[in-house]
Amino acid sequence: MSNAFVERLRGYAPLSDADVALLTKSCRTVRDVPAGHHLIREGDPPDPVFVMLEGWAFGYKMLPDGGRQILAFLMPGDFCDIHIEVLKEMDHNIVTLTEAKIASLPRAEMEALVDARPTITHAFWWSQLVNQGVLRAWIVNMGRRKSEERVAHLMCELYIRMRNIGLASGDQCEIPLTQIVLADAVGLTPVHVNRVLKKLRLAKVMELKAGSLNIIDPVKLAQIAGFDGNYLHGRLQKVG
Amino acid sequence: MSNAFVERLRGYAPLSDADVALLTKSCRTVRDVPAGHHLIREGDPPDPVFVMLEGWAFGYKMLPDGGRQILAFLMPGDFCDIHIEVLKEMDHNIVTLTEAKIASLPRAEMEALVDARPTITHAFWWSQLVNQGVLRAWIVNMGRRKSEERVAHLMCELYIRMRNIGLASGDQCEIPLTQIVLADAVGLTPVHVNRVLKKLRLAKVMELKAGSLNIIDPVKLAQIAGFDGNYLHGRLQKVG
DNA sequence: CGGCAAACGTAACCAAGGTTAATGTCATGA
DNA sequence: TCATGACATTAACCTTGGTTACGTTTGCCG
Repeated sequence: MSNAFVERLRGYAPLSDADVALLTKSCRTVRDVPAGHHLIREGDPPDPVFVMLEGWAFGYKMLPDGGRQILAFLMPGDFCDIHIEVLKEMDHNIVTLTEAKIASLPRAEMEALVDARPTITHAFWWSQLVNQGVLRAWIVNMGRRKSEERVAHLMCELYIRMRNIGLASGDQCEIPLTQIVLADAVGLTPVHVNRVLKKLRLAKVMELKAGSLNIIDPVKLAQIAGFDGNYLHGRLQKVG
Repeated sequence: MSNAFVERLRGYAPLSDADVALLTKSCRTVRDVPAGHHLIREGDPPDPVFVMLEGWAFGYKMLPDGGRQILAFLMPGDFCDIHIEVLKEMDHNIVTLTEAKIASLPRAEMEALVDARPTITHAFWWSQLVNQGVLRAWIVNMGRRKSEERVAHLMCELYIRMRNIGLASGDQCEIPLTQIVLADAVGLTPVHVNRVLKKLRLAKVMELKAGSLNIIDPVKLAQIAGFDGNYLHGRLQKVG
């Protein structure tokens, strides 16, 4: 199986064989880490660039009152920000959600790649834009949608992202979120997330059970969510 | 008075005189536009890079049900994303909030600058990071804070940003938001924003009246907001 | 000056979602 | 086997913030 990171970038720009070779070589340092392992903690000096090769992670921020807000989910091919070398310290945490295979690219090497390889740079820009698009979509989600729509929208996003990297088959895919994690992502309480999931299940729209998402009625799901996947800029953007 | 855009970038990286001259020259095309003028509409092909020299603007997204979610406020020195040339079309709108002076830099010229001038590129990266930090802060705000905290937090952000560009004197500054706009930024209704503002006013924390913010008790305001301005990476980051 | 449009201010009522807490399920490991 | 702990489920109750509706203020333009 080939490198999820390289594959992702190939989807964003027409990398040459030389580009691919360079990127692949940069991923030589790979670790297996268990679920719940922190890759980055708030306050850390930013060091290598972490790349998800297998498994999921998420970025989050804690509030003084103990609340947690999840800011992004990372799935295979996703990576931490490349440009943070300008920062003195990280302003959020990143932790694995499942067992994961993580490559660490030395920041200097990353810089060198960007300087030497315009096509690679282009691919990074593109991925940067997609990430910003996701952040904006989350703001819209939290600001203007109600619970059911919010959960539905996040499920659409995650499903499409999984499908774009070839990890969804049919209307089903592995989405390893507990209701607690889901709640911290959509800005609700776990109790209410449970209510929402029940409602979606009874309405025969979707089921999320044991880390597995099953979309029963894709059209209805996208309708509820008001989902338009353009911001993900994948090959296959629309549900239904 | 010098160019707000160039000043901003100077704050992010040590630009040489030559860099400054190039950037200044790029801003030769300047327009005066009235309040409520759209710079960018969803669906437009992305063309020049818009730079705010004077006045405010904001980016937003409409929902099918007519709801509007504001995604960002642009103040002098801020600019639209540089890298969107990879996109086929814009995925959100940008409109002026006040009369404004706007420079339009041809995208090709921007590219050339980035290719030729590493320090300028560095400054753009930094500003990109700040923008992402702001987006993340908004997600936290909407997901995990209640109305009073939300409004307080946004006011802190805007005040500090204004102070960073020298447009706040003492505990006062011009923040040209109507309650409707504010509501669409924090994900509340105008009616409730009004309640919140009243409460903050009666508690002698802050007043927002006729486009002017007056912070009466900066420490209390920052406390309510749970504000930590690190993500803005300005020189003067903390209130109180 | 008068009339109009925007924005602000308030009140009464209501619903979405938070809180608390009890119970169920299931995998793990001693 | 039983204890443990994490997660899911559900119910009763309550709070925050949304809805609707209307009055007031302000600034602008004929």
